[in-house]
Amino acid sequence: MDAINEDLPDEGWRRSPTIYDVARAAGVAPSTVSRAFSRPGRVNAETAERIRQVAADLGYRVNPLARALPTGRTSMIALVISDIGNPFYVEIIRGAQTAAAAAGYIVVLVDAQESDRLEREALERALPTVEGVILASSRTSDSAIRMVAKQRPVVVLNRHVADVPSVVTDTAHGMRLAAEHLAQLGHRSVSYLAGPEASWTDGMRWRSLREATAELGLKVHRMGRSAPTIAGGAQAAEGFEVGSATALVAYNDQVAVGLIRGLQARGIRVPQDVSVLGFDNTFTAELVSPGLTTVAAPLRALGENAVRGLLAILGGARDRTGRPLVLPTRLVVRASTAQRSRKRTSPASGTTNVSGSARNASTSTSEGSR
Amino acid sequence: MDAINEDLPDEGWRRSPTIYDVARAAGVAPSTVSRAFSRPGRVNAETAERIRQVAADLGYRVNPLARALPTGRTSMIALVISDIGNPFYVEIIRGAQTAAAAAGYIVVLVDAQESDRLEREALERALPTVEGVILASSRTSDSAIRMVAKQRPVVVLNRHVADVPSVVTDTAHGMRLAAEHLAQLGHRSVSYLAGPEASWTDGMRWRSLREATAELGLKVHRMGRSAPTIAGGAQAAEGFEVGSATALVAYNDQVAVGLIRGLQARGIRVPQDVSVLGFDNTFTAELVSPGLTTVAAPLRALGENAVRGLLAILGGARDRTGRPLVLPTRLVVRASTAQRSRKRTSPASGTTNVSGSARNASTSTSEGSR
DNA sequence: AACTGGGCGGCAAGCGGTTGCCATGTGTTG
DNA sequence: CAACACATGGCAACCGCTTGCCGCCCAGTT
Repeated sequence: MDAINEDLPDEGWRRSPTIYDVARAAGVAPSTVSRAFSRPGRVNAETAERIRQVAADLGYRVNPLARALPTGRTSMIALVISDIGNPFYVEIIRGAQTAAAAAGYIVVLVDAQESDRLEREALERALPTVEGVILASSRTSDSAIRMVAKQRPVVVLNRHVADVPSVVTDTAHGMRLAAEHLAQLGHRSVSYLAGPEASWTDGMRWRSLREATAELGLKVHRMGRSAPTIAGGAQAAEGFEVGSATALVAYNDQVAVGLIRGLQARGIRVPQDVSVLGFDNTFTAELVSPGLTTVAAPLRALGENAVRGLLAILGGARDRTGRPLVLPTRLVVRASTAQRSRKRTSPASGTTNVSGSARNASTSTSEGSR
Repeated sequence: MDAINEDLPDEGWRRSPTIYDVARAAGVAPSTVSRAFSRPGRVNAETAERIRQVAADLGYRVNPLARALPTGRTSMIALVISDIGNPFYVEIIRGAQTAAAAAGYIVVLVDAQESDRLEREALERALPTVEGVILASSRTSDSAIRMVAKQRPVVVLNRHVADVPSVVTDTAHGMRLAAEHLAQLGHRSVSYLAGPEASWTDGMRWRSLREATAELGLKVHRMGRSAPTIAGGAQAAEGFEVGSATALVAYNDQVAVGLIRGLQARGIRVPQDVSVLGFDNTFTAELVSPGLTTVAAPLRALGENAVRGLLAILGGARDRTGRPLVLPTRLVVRASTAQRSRKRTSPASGTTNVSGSARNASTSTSEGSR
């Protein structure tokens, strides 16, 4: 409480020991110390052990900056995302972070804050200090990606860019599960609420849904585009015409959540009047009521694999197939989807039970698949 | 689509120009180039301009690593948080990031992933490369903080550690608003659902609530501790005895959200049977139903000011008062608080309207304050 | 006994900037 | 006109670590 600034740490932060200090103390040349740490085997085992001992005593730690200068190895990679506020990224970040940490790397997060300019600036600032980049921000244009790829190894997430390694979600399978689930519940006509036009993911999701529904004999139709946010979904809800479809598949969970709220605000009940499906299974999906049925993207694995892929490239991997790594999806059934109602405004009760049993059936379906 | 790896960028990533290249091209010494960039005024205006021109033509960019080695100025600061999944941090991160970017700094996020060990490891890895650290992770012990502070300038968030600059939330005022709001709604007895014991914030919140309620003549009582998560809150709901209090103030929004769900699961209605208040106003607060009434912490400002403070210190500020910078709070009234019900299990309707009018009254109260 | 080769340690030249100090040129002052 | 201050540019020594190359020494070969 009595914070007095007596002990000014002015000349402060004492210089930490260098390989020269260790070398002197151990009676060897600095180069030997260096090798003892970075080139195991190159130096005699006993000598190495002694050096390591001395170093430990002195509290020596290699200075990453100094190491990076001649080698370029900064042990940092950049992860570019379009907005930390987007729950979609939290598991991705976690996955990336664990994978990176396991390899002794640190990840610097470049947050575009939903702005192209900011993204470019921030990335530009970070680029020279990182060894490689993972682009998980959907907005970035292909040309911008290639620009970056020219300067540093790059892995893109949930997207496909020629000649740039990528890891993506198995959207086709996910949408297939979604369609099957809806078909099982008796739905015959579904609408897709599209996301941003620039989104590669959106195209993929729409296409996959179309194919899956076609195979299952469902009618599908695309509603206009929506910003990939809760607000966007809520706004889109205004455009929904009751009766046009009994089930709605949204671009992602955020949109789905907004959609549900928007529908509810209009007095349309979910799932009694219309079922709603999301995509991604971010943590918001289980936060809202009704809980959101959604296709779970392998968020964490996405992050992990992107990092691993990047590290492999940095490690000199040349065996790129040129084919994206695709990661499996599964369906998570919650309460936002239910048996299609015969008539609109059906007697209030009972429905939940029906959906309850449907849920069990579908869950096992989804569990069974990969 | 036809990703062929023909054009192996093997010898790849072309070496970028250095001050030596620029110097040669401009017909000056490297040192002059260096100064032209980092020491404006030290070199003749015309010369500087010419150099800058040449540099631009060559596409020269200063290499931050090389610059950092002799100077120690890496233009990076670390922001340590306990879990990116915690919505509490998203605005803090944003604030920190904008403030940092404005000063040309990049922030590297150190995510403890709720683990002491991971936090230490990650921080240790990042420490040598950053100029300063912002500790926003509640878990860290005082001694650990001092340890870090010995190595780098540190600013702590929402916490007070002797001799370490800090920026905190005005909890006292926030809790006062909360208490007033509840008093106005006719509540006479409130319970506080505590957070983790190690949390400085928890102590502060409890103390503030106690003082505020005392002044207003409300009875207050503390329920057991809960993990600062939704799950924690849900679990705590089981321990709540109906009738013991008509209003619950939770440690934070996460706990409050969990609490609400837990209560609802037990058939206790919020806000009809019991009102619930949160703290922080994270985005989850408006996501749940009923929307959570909560004390809004100045999240973004917290992040911004922490960075600004840190940068000031790095810039050589010595004028520390030793006093934490405290940032204002306000009350955000949503639907989780309502007029105290006369009896338990009152006739279902009407209540919302009552709470509706109360809401307006309180909102203006809260808006009026600071 | 002369020769070869592998193991191991040291030397020194970077990596790309920064900066203290000095040399020079020009303007100012006594 | 000498003395001096100041503006400006160059020299060279770092910052701390990596690494190519060299030399020494001690087997193992022939």
